[in-house]
Amino acid sequence: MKANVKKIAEKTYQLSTDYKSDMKVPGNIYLDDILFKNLEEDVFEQIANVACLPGIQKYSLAMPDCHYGYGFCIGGVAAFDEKTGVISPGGVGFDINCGVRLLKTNLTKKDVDSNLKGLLQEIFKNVPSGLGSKGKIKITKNEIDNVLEEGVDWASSEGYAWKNDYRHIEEHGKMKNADASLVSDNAKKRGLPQLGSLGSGNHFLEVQYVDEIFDENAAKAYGVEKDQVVLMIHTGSRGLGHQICADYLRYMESASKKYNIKLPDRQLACAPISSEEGMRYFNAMSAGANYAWVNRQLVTNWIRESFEQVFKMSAEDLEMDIIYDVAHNIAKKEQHIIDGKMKNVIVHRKGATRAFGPGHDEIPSEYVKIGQPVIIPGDMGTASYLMHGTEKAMNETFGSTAHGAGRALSRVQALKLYKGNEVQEKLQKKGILVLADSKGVIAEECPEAYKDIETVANVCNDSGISLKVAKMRPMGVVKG
DNA sequence: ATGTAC
Repeated sequence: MKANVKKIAEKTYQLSTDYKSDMKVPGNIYLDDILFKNLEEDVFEQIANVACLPGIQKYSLAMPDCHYGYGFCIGGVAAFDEKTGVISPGGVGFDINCGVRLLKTNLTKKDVDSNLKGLLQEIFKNVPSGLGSKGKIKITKNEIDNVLEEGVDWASSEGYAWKNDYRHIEEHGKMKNADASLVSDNAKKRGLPQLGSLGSGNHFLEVQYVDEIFDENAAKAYGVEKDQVVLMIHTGSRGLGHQICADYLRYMESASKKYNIKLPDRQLACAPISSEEGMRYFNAMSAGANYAWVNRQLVTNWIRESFEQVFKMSAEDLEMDIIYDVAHNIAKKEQHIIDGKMKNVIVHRKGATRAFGPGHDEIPSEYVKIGQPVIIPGDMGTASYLMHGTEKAMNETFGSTAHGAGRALSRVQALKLYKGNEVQEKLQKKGILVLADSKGVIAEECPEAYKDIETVANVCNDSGISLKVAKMRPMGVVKG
């Protein structure tokens, strides 16, 4: 056992405050014994560093899929008091509001099997993907400000969303505090041509089928049943979010000095939430988040059109509603019970999913008894999970859980060990069709490059920070 | 993740 780290509960480890000087709170990490044994020491250090920041509440947290990241680890969750705490771009990440959306259909695996290739090709044709990919809608420089400030409301007014889509999106697809004037011209210039594109790396679109139901009641509420075909969309804010993050990291470096914040790591550059600098970052980040929601909305629109083309039916008749859309790189103003009192905090979730429990007023009425849907994608050869938020998450993790399988191999390692063609053939033998913008990305993203999604889902489930509803298996994959 | 650097 590592020094100053102990197991405190089922699948829960704790870094005590004497792990490192200046820690204000302990660090809690959700892991099984094997994940714990294999976790890099650097990640413990990053969790401890975050625990040193001003105004942090209760614990510096890491989810089961945690690994090393810029400043905060990926899988890191931290809440800061709105009066005494800080906000940090490193606690959100470069891809602001990277997230996952799940769409339903009323088709079964059998209905889609014979059309799969044509369907996947149609989706691949209709949704721009790849590094530097450009969207196919033309918007003006003035219009981008509306995208940034109105989010999915903009997409609705332009005819890219159904009337009720917004109800099944976190924040209804719109951070109201977003301020486009705080986003640099350079960020807008990068974002303008890319709106409505998948991007590359771990971003993907998947045609999946529901393989197993764990909770019939929750599955029914979410509109999910065995053998049903669903669509998973994983993308974020593209070059625009990346540029906002880069711009504000530089800005925050001087702010940290101005406010005399002692940083254990320069990558944790931050500013008081109550300061001009902190507020500006929050409002710019929110604009980036809105762009990402519009991006997933446009992709949704083209997936619906692709299904219409292939199945010669309207997307309405195919019941292609949004099950839910989660952000997994974001900071939010939320209220949580701390020391028995309701408190206003800023929750940073960096590679972590909100997992609000039953009864929370931000959950749509048809899901409120179950808890918020949580979407956890795995690797392209294995499975993904639909889970639900819990009261335990509210009490222990500020209503947060894992966001994915987490990488086991770096991109460079995966490229050395695997060939895109071979990975594609091997998946095809398993009945999984893969279309990609480049062969390299298939090798980088091969199943072996990821940790076991079953382990991650089980740690979430067994620790109780989210509970399994359904397991989905991939049928067709589009990679950037 | 990302016009894989300013």
